[in-house]
Amino acid sequence: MKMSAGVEWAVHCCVVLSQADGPVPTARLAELHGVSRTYLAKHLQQLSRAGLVRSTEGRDGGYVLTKAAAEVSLLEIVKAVDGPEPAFRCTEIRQNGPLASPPEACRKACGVARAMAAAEQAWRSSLAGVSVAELAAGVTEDSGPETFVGLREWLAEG
Amino acid sequence: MKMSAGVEWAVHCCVVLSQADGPVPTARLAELHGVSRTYLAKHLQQLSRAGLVRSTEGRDGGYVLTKAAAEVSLLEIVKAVDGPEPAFRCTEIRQNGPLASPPEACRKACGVARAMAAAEQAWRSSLAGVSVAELAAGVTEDSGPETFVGLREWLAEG
DNA sequence: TTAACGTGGATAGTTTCTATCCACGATAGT
DNA sequence: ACTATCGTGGATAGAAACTATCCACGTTAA
Repeated sequence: MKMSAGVEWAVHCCVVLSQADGPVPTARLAELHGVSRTYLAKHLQQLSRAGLVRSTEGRDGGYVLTKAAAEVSLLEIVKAVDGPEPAFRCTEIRQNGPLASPPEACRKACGVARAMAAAEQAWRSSLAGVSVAELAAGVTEDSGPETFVGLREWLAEG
Repeated sequence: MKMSAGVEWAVHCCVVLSQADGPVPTARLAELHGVSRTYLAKHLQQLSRAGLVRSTEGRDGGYVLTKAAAEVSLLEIVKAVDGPEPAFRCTEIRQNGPLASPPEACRKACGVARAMAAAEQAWRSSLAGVSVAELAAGVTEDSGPETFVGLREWLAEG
């Protein structure tokens, strides 16, 4: 069970966007993170379609966060890039074979599916409790307050 | 992000094994659940390697649970079949690009990785809290107490 | 007019998942 | 001994998803 690597890129991009003064183009984000420009573009488009970022086309365009960083949760980014489908997909195998449960006994989800859904809900709740603002604060703590100052300068240089 | 479909098969097999009186062969489990016999065999081997089930080779052989059903958690089955690796893999992109964090600032996992790890831990804790015995009890509740009686009869018929 | 920039489609390589088959050794009954 | 049953591991192959690239197009500001 693994998550798309694009999620990591997208999250870091959101943290950067939370510190930017204006639109940041794909090429800048890709160079900053040392990742493929064309592929990152796909992930940013996913964020855009999900409404997490707003794009400005044309010259001096780029991406900005749609909401305040404190209002953007990790869960939203994960869902936007990795998809909203649950990891566990019940195929109702209890309705297969010679001892199949009759359909009328299967109105409720089966116990296995319920347990899996509860676990995924716990996972989502945890992700929902972390905002881009908190992640940005973590960077400041780990790498020092000058980190984002340097970032803003580098973004302005472009 | 999705889990192997084999997890569902393996969990249902464990529930069945918790109700069996003796070793149950792969062919029987596959027929019961209406799934591929040869592919299910692979998943049962994963359970075997993980120590969750014990195999008996030769005639009248098959699989039995190694531990009491109450001692086997959903998490163990998921880890055995789907692998123990975390879904989120940090590639340390903070160490990439022109503004890379210096290695000495990266002794701790980055904030993104920490948040993802916490969410996965919540997921694992939830799965660890569910046992095969509880899942079996759920079946009895949903489908009635005669369900497993019929199952044992069908297994004995073979 | 031009250069910068996001968008969507087409395409292809790589990996993982799903599935099957077979040779092999082990076991219990005949 | 012989045979049918049964798990094991390897080899193999098709399907699906992930990763990545390129291009044509429309938009925008200088």
